[in-house]
This record gives sequence, structure tokens and C-alpha cells, in this order.
Amino acid sequence: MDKPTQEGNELMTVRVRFAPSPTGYLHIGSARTALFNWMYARKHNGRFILRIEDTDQKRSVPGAIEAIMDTLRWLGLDWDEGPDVGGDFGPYIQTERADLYRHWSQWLLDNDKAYKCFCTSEELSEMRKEQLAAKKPLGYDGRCRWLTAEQVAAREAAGESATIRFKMPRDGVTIIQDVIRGSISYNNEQIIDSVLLKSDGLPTYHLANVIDDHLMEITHIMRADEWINTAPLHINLYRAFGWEPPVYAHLSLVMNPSGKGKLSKRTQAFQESGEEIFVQVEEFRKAGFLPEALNNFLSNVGWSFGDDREIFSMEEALPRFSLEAINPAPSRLPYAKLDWINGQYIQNMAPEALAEAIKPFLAEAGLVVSDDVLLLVMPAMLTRLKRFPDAIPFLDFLVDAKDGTLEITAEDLTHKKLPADAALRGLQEARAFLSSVEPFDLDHISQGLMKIGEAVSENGKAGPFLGKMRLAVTQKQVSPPLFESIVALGRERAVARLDRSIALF
RNA sequence: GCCCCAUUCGUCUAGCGGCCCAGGACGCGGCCCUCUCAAGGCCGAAACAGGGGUUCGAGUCCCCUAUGGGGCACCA
Repeated sequence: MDKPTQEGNELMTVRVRFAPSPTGYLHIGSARTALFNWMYARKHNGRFILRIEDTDQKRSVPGAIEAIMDTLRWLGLDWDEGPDVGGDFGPYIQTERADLYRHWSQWLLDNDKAYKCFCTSEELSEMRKEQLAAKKPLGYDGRCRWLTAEQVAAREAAGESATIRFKMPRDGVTIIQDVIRGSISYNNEQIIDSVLLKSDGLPTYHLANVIDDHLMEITHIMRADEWINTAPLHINLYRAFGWEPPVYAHLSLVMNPSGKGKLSKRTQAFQESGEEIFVQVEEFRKAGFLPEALNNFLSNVGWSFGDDREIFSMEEALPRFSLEAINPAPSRLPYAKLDWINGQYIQNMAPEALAEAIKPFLAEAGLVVSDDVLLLVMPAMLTRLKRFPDAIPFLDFLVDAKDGTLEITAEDLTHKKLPADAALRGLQEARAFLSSVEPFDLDHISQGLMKIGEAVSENGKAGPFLGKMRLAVTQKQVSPPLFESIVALGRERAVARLDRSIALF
């Protein structure tokens, strides 16, 4: 095999990093990258480092760092070193490391590995236009590379601003070893002299990530596939510095549900053939998904637990996780499957925990339900929810202000097997029964109502009657199981609603 | 235009030369259970992009084509 493993590094502790740019909320694709890094670190008892790549001042958004950290915490992806917790390799925010980048770019200049470029952005875009028109390969042609020391001095004296570009070796081949893809080779002539230090004095990604990864002693880089074409540049930078490059693992991209284009082009939720497609982790959170379910879901895209198991905890996944097993092909997120996974996690929740999880969503929908009442219906809700807000249409009957939304007639309360007179009799008997039964609990209510239903319907089955009871008591076609619903409603309100239905006849 | 990567059911995937006339899951359809809706159980339809090699034998290795994706910024 020509794929590298971490064999050579076995005695070193694994150090991996997640390095988001603070340009907004955490993207679901980035969350997956973070998850894989985190899993790898935890599996190897290594260190998971959070680094903020904020060298693009124009795109940095105030508050984004906190927002991203908050989301990462919610997902349970804890980091060992980072802007808030510190560490021995700080600072962990790139703008605070500006001196370092200046120092090393000067070093490259002094060692003839880089040069100053005075091209203006206008000049550059003009060049690009010409290349496009001539159908020539796109990219910087290296025109400033050949400037003499005198010319450079003169232009600097004239006050021209400059960037620092890498002196990419002009010939030969650069081979990158990727754990997921094997070896990939590039002809050096097709790799341009990239800008390392921008005219504002801050580094580009290329310089910053190489310096930081080296100084922070990062052993493995797991990043999105869109970076793969810049890997040879990075390798050559490591060589220029005389440093050892880390192990690379380029993760496949997450695509749009349509399969057209990468999902990361989208910055927020959108509709796709009637389905709501979330893209920020916060959107998943607000939609009522559990972080455990999200991790389970994400880890199974591009990687597989094996043993034909779909539901598993991260703790169970860790021993099985490996970079070599990651699928190199891009994939779409199976959103429908996430709903199912989340439903599975909800089924396994304790009723108390479910109640707590649901409360904020009920409150947002304007439904005020007491804890006691909520708890009564929770066991029945466990198997009925994919997402927490699904509880709203099930539970709104509990709020008097929300009932009566369904216009009911006497006819609605009848059934083929339950003509009007029988329906009325059943409701009246149920009313009498509910107003006196002691104790007012699930067992007694279910027994009494079953008996009434069987007696009153033409086929001797309680079904038709119970259906009408549901309508009378909850004013809904669909509700939690009837008996639970009645208990939750309480004697008085249940009887009052029956009275109102009886009055329709 | 140039370079790089990828290609198994609709989707997420298992498969690392014989165990595969391809397994699991979601979704979909049917049946059962059932006070509605769910959950659960059972059954079913559904895929190796195409063509050449290599080999006794290819979903698995190689090449070509096609298709999809990514990159070619003083963005990351």
C-alpha cells in the first residue's frame, strides 16, 4: 500500500485541529469535519485543538467565534486547547499571531524562498481576463518573481504596497500522500506562486495554516476535499521551511440534496422539493434535533459503523473509527434518515427528559401546560415524535384556549357502527362515568370507557365509540391515546367538553 | 480552458479477487397489531455508469470514455 498510516507517529500523541473562520454560524459540513477530527483525537487519546482562522478581516463577523464555540459545545465536541481554554501552543486566534507570520515570511524572503509582488488587484484581474479570453490556464504568471533587487527597492521607495509570494519550485513533481485517497501527484509547473502575506500584513490561509500546524505540532490534518489542490503548495512550504508535513486526510464534500454542487455554498436553510433543508447546526438545533442524534447521523455519512448498525453512540463508534475507512466519494446528507434517527433517540428518552426538551417549543407556540399534566402524556409521546416541535399538534388540545378550533357537529360524532342515538347514549354514559369514577386514573378510565364503547356500538367493539370520544374530548382527529388524554385533561375539563358535545344533539 | 478527485438500490452505505445471481438502513408499497396518529413485527420492489484489458475467476486491480464534483483570489 502506498497510503501512509500513522505508523511513524505512533509514539507521538495525536494532535488534530478544527480551524473555522468566524464568518458566521457553524455549517453542518464543518460540523462533520469537526466531528471526524474530534473522533480521531478521542480515539487515540490525543488532543483536539480549536483554532480560529480570522485572517480575512473583511469577512470576519463579530460574535461568530462565540457562536461557533457555543454550537460545538452543544454538539459535545469538547476541545483541549483553544481561544477560551488556552494551551501551551497559543494564541489560538490567528490575528493574535500576526508577528509570527511576518517573521516567517521575512525568513522566506531572506532565504530566497519568496518574493515581493507589487501587482495591484486591477492588474491581476486584467491578467485573468486575458487568460480567460485566450483559454490559457488561469493563475498568477509570476511576473514579479524576476524583479531585480534594485527594482524592488525603487518600487518600495515609491511607496507601492506589496504582497509576499511563494517561490514555487518551477519543475518537478509534488506527491501528496492522503490517507483517504492514496498518493496524488501534481506537476509543479501548474502550481502558481501563491500570495503568502497580504498587503495588510496578515497571512493568507496557506501561510497561516502551515506555520500554525507546525508550531502547534499538529500530527494529522483532516479537512474538506476542496483543499486538496492546495496541498502540494503546502507541502512545498513545509519543505521550504525545512519542516515535516503532517498526515493528510481530505474528507469528501457534503453535497446539496439535489446532488448539484456543494452544500457549503448555502449559508442557511432553504426549501428543496417541499423539504426544509437545514445547513447551519443552529437550524437543526432549533428544529428540535438532539445533538447525539446529529453526531450519529453525521458520523455515518462518509464513514460507516459496520455490523449493519445505524444507531450508535460516539463512545461505541470510537474504537471502530479510522481514517482509512472513510469513503472518498462526495455524498448528500440523507435528511429523511436524520428524522428517523432522531425519532429513535427520542424513543429512548426518559419521560421527564422529553418533557424538559419539549417545553421550550411548547412555550414558543404559546402553549402553557403544567409539568404534571405534561408528564402524564409523555410516555405516550415517546414513539410519536421525530422532532420536538412535532409535539405541538398533539398537545394543543390540553390548552382550553386552543381547543374548539375544530367545528364539530352532532353528525361528526356518529359512525356507521354508531348511529346518533347510540353515540349520544355513549357520550352521556361516559359523562356520568367520568364525573364519578374514583380514582380518576388510567386503569379505571380505560376499563370503564371500553365497557361503555362495547355496549353502545353495533359491532360490540369499542373502536368506533372511542374515536368519537376522542373528537368530543380533544376536538381533534389525531391525539395522544384517548385515556391518557382524558387523564391529562382532568375530570372537570373532560366532563365540560363532553357536555358541550352532548349539547350538539 | 487547465489540473485534481470521485462513480454499488431514489438516498446513506457494506463489500478491500472466489463467502455477492451483491448485504444493511432510511424512504417507498403491502400485510399484521391497533381507540386515532405513531411505534413495533413480517413481506416486497429497488444498485455494481459504459467499454476494453489483467486473471482460472472482477463490484473488487489497470486503461479509456461518460457523468458528477472540487480547484485555478491580497477567501478560507
